[in-house]
Amino acid sequence: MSKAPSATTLRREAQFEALMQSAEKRICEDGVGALKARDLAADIGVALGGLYNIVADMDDLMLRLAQRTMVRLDAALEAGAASAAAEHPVEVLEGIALAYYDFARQNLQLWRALFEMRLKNPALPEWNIQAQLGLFRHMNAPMTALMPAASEAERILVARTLFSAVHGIVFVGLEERLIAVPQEALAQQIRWLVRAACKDLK
Amino acid sequence: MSKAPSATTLRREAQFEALMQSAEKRICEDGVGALKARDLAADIGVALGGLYNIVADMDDLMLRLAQRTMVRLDAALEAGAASAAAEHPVEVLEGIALAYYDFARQNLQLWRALFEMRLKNPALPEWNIQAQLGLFRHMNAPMTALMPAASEAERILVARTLFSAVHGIVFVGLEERLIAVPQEALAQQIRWLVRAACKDLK
DNA sequence: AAAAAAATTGAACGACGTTCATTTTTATAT
DNA sequence: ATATAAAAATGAACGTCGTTCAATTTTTTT
Repeated sequence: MSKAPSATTLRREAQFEALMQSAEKRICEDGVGALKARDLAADIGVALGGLYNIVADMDDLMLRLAQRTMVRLDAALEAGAASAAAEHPVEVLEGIALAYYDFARQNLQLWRALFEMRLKNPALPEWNIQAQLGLFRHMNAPMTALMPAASEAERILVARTLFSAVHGIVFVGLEERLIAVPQEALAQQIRWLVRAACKDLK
Repeated sequence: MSKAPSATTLRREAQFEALMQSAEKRICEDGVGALKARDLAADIGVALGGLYNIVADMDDLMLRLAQRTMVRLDAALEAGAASAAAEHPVEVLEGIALAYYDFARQNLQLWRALFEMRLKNPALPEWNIQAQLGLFRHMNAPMTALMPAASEAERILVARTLFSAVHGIVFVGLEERLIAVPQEALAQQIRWLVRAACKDLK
C-alpha cells in the first residue's frame, strides 16, 4: 500500500504546477527568452532561491516545459491521425501533417520554445529524447500500409524524412520575420508535399 | 574621385575583419552561445568598451556574421545549381538541395548560428531579410522550366515550400541530439524528396 | 514537547552586455 | 612644426542574469 502524500509533498506539487503554468504564460506572451528566474519566483510567491527546490535549474525547467508541450503535441497528432480512415494511409499522414501545422500555429511560442531553448548542458535527458522520437509513432501504421515490402528501418527513415520536411515547411512558413505565407496556402502546400511524396512511394 | 582612406578607417576595417574572424572561429569551436564580448575584445587586442566602436552591439555583430555566412551559402548554392545542365531542371534543384545539405554539414556551427542567434531586438534589418530571400533566386530558372504555365507567385510559393522541406530534412537530420541519420542515407532522402515533389509538378 | 530533519529565505557571487567619464591618439588649422 | 580641435580607445562601473549558501523558519519524527 502507498503512503498518503505528506503536506510538504502536496505543496511541492502545487508549486511545481504553478511554476509550469506561470512559465507557460510568460512564454506565450513574450517568448522563451523572457523566462527569468526572479519573475517566476515572484509569480508563484516564492523566494528566488526557492525555485531551486522545485526545479534543478533553468535547464531543468525548460526541459520539463518542453515535455509538457510534447505531450499535448502528441495528443494533437493522434487526433490528426484519427481524422482519416486507416484504409487511406495517405490521408492519415495528411491529417498528421496538418495537425502538426495547426498545433504550431495555435501554440506558436510554446512550440518555438522546443527549438529555441538554449541549454547550458546541451545533452538532452533520455526521457526528453524518447518523447521526441515517440512523436513519430503515429506514422507507423500508415507508413507500413504504404510500404508493405520495405524493412522497418526503411520505413522509419522515410517517416522521419516526411516529418522533417513538413516541419521545415511549417517552421519557415511561420517565421514571421520573412514574408508570411497565407495560412490556407501553407496548408495547401503541406497537403501537396505529403501527397506527392506518398505517390512516389508506391 | 574618391578620397584615400585615412589610417583610422583602414584600422577600423582591419579590426572589423579580425573581429569577424575571431567570432567565426569561436562559433565553429563552441557554437553561437559561446560568443562573449570580453573574449572577442581580448582576441583582437582591444579594450572591452572598444568593441562598440566596431559594432553597435552583439546583435549587430551576429547579424553581420549571418550575412557573411549567407554570402558563402549563396555561392555554394550557385555552384550546386551549376552542377547540372539547365535542360534538366529537376537535377538542378537536386544539386541545389544537396549543396545546401553539404554546406550545412561542412559549416555546421556557422549554419546553425543563422537560426540559433537570439537577438535582443527580434526585427531583422532589411539587408538581412533580402539576403535570406535572395537565396531562393537559384531556384527561379528550374522552377520556371518545371511549371511553365504557373504564375510567378505560384512558382515562388512552390520554390519556398521545396526549399523549406529540404531545410527541415537537413535540420532534423543534423540534430545530433537525436539518433543521427547516416550521411549517405540523408543525401538519398533529400534526392528522393526533391524528385518526388518535382514529379508531381507536371 | 523536544530533537532532528527538511524546506525557505534573501543576501551575496560571478558572469554577462553595455555605458561613460577620462585619457590617448589622430586629424586639422595656423 | 606646433597648437587646437576632433575622434578613438580605455577600463572601471552599472544593471541584469542564474546560481549558491549560511541563517532562519517550518515540518516531521522521536
